[in-house]
Amino acid sequence: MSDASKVVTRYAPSPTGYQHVGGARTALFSWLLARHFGGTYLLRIEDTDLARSTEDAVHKLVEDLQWLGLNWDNKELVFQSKRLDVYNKLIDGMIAKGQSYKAWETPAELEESWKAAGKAKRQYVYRRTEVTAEQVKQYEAEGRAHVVRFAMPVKDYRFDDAVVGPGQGVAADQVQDFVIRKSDGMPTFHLAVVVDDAEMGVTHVLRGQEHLLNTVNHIALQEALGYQRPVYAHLPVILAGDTGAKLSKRARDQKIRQRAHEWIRSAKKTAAELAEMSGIAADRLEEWLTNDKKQLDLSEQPEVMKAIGLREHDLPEIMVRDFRKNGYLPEVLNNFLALLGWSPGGDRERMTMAEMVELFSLEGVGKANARFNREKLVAFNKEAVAAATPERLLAGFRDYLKANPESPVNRGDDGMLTKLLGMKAGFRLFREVDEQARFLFLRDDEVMYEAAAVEKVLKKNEGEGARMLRELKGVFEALAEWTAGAIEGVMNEFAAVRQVKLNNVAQPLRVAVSGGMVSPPIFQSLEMLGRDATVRRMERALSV
RNA sequence: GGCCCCGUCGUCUAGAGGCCUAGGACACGGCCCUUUCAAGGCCGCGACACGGGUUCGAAUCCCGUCGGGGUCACCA
Repeated sequence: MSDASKVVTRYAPSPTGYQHVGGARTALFSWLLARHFGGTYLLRIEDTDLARSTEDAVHKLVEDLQWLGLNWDNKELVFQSKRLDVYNKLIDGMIAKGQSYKAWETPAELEESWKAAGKAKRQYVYRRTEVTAEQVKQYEAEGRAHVVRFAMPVKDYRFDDAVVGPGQGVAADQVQDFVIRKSDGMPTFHLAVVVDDAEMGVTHVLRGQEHLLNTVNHIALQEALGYQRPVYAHLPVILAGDTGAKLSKRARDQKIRQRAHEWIRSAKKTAAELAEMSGIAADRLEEWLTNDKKQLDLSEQPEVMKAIGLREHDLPEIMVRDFRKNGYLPEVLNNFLALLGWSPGGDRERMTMAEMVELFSLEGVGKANARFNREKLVAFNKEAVAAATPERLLAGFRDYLKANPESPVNRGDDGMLTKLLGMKAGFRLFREVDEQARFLFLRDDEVMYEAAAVEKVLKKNEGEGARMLRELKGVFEALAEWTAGAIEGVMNEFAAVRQVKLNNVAQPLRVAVSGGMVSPPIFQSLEMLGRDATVRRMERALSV
């Protein structure tokens, strides 16, 4: 604070749920800028919207930001809702000076004049209406609510944006008096950001481009309150990779609905049947199906997904939490997010956090909106995971499992997980390792046999697969040592003698022990499973 | 619709008048390898939105057209 040249940035989310990737990138850039210049990065919670803010959301937000490693420098989180006295004092001061005033229009009245302007093909601009002292007395007597508006000095407002460019803003005929205190007594975002940024000594404000024009309100307020103007940098928007539309929190729900409709059509089912299968009241499900404004609860989504055969990975990741649950490394997400709108120049792409800190600059931030390309993120993750030390990998996998407590792989000890990670070398997401390896951690009777796998691999060709299993069982029981190498040797020999491809032996075995057609490399899997379990599952498969 | 911003391969981008017959990454196609899924190796396809200027010379500067986005709240 004493050093005026120090960079101070901040990320100021409003707590409405898990952290969105768009916000995460804003946080990342703010963090990178501060760290690059050895400055300070702060986190502030903008909870002035009483209706939407929840304490639970604050926890989720904080958890996601911590997961990304974007540590903030303020020991205590700043909550705007706890700073009402500060804002009110300033607001009252501005009222006394005539810079702000109480406005008494009801929402209905405002809407009416807004509509009238629309009809007259005129842009709606709020104009201060003269109210006599008598009228005010009457309003107060009838308990009418009021807001406080800022009396915006009418003039052109221009500012230089570090990303968008110089000369941004609006002309005088577009400015209007905006609300700074709502009728519930809370300050609006406009007032609160300006005050807090000034008091926290914020020097660089990074935010999404949707805030570009709000900046003129903020500048006017800064001028009225005698604050310094920070450097503004408005970041381009991140769009959905598939549709090119805005990345919205509803995208996952929409995807589930779309697939539910497809499922009903192709499986010749009804909505009622789907409701029954997923344990949701029929009328509620029906409403969700036909009204895309409705969303399923987080607890209902997995049930419907299970019923229609939709997997977690089929849904677009929108929240930081989604990425964690699908098994991406946080440093990879950061790297990828950084490249959405920023480039260090040249061919440089893969960077550690430290390298990004070193290379980051606002000059490298582009102006054009960017689409979120999940395939590239997956490829980045694959590379990072292939290059990671066993320790980093294990920690990452443990973190993934923590986010997926229902996975039976949680039962494994560190030694087993490390071994498993080694077996699956070349994997892209932890989720793949988890889903393919679950059978190794199940009890024999928990293994579910996929109908398609049984049909294709065991029953086809007059039960050739099953016959292989029967014969192989004896070979396994007689095997001297139970190691991957020994199993491989004996199976190759077995296939050679019978003049069949190894695949014809390996696949039935895979189905027998895992229930499905994909697994980690089979020899090592069997070694980990153990001879007893392997033989038991072969017997069980044969009896089913 | 008004105002504002943006526009290089399918996608993210490099490019700040000659280094560009436009570079990289991901995706995609082909071949090889392979016990499943992956992974890996080699080769390949692929863009300066369009039209006018300025200039000896333009992806880079100017104008227009078209396309995309943002914003017009007592939400942030």
